[in-house]
Amino acid sequence: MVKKVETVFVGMSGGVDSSVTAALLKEQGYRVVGVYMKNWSQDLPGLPCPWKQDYQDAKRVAVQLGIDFKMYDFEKEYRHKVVDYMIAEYQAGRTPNPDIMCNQEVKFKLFLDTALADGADLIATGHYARTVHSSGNSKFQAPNLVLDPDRGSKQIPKTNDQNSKHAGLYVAANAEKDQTYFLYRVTEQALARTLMPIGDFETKDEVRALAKKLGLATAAKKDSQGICFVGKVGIRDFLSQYVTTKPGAIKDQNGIVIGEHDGAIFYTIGQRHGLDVGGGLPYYVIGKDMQKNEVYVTTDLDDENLWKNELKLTDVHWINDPPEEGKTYQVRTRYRAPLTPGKIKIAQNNTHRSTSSNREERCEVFLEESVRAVTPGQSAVIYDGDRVVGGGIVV
RNA sequence: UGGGGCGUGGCCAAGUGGUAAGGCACCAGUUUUUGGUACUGGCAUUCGCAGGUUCGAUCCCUGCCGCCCCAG
Repeated sequence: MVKKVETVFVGMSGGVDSSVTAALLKEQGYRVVGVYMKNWSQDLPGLPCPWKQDYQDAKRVAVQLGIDFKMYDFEKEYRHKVVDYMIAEYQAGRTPNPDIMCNQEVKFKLFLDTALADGADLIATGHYARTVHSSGNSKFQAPNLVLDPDRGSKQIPKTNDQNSKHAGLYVAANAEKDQTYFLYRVTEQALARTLMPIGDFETKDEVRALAKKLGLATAAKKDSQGICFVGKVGIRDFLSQYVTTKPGAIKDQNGIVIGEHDGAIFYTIGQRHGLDVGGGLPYYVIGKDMQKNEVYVTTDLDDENLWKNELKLTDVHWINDPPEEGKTYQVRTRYRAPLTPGKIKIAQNNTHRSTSSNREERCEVFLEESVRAVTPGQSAVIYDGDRVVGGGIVV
């Protein structure tokens, strides 16, 4: 029996990680097609958009590897699904996480669908995370899969639907670089089609070393950071392009006006800098009122508004089964924040719900310890050991 | 205008005759696929102004300017 050579479309950003991803999959015998997703190309004041450079770097690597290469233009959808969402959220007084939305809507929906329609069997990205498939196609297995008896067979949910594959999302071997926080909204169906070989690397140095060994053009390229399209411009300058702001009062914990800000939209809970108010102890933002255009701050690091152990989530998304009531999970309320143990209570919703969509559904999280600066608009991601259960948007 | 106090970088604030602590803010860098946090570094040739005493003054003296408090 001849095994069919599977075709995998690799999202290549022009960085090291996705370059190595493509190289590894080629080495493993896949037919690899590199794809550069053009999500944003507009220059912003002070900073030209680096998309051409990134595209060329990706292309260069593709040529080196001898793989096909193409570009998908998602600018319109990206603008609509990610940028507009982000701006609207900020205007509503929340602090959104555009990269989570980018993964949900663009990389693991639009890109996936486009690739599948374009001849792909699978897609791959350079994320620091691991997918585990039930189909047996995957060469990547979660290390603790067999070691943790508690999880047992629950790990890969059973179903009657023979056509849909099943998959789980697991944290990267390199816990420091783990990016599952940005991926919790990806669907199981998408994960079942996704490979993330970089998730098996224990250090970034190993990734770079491999890139260097393979002679990839991107081996020494500096890590990118910041919102992909905003780059180094900064959220402040970016937002200013789209919304008009007015100065307003900054009030301390006693209600005293201690300064003036240039737009409440620019501030987020827990923020310290940018207030331009000095005089003794540092001030931290504990809240804001978009209606009044006021920002509230405190010098008290123990201020009750800065620490929360109960949070409500909306727009929840569970990759596999919803969390079990009464069970203790680990919760992360912001990227790279420490995990905090807690229990999840799913809110009863009267409205009908198909199993595939959990939007509108809410839940409550009860943490064993208070965490700092829980912020509306940010996500709380729930883990069961190494497995990502899902999460929701903080209300 | 009587009495007392004070005026040190954007803010708070030590110093008090030997050549300007510290904190906040700000700036830069590090960390980071959000925002933020955190970490590291930078940041007053100058102490309200003008004179004087002194080898030497932010610190002593005089005058002026400004502020605050009490008294009235």
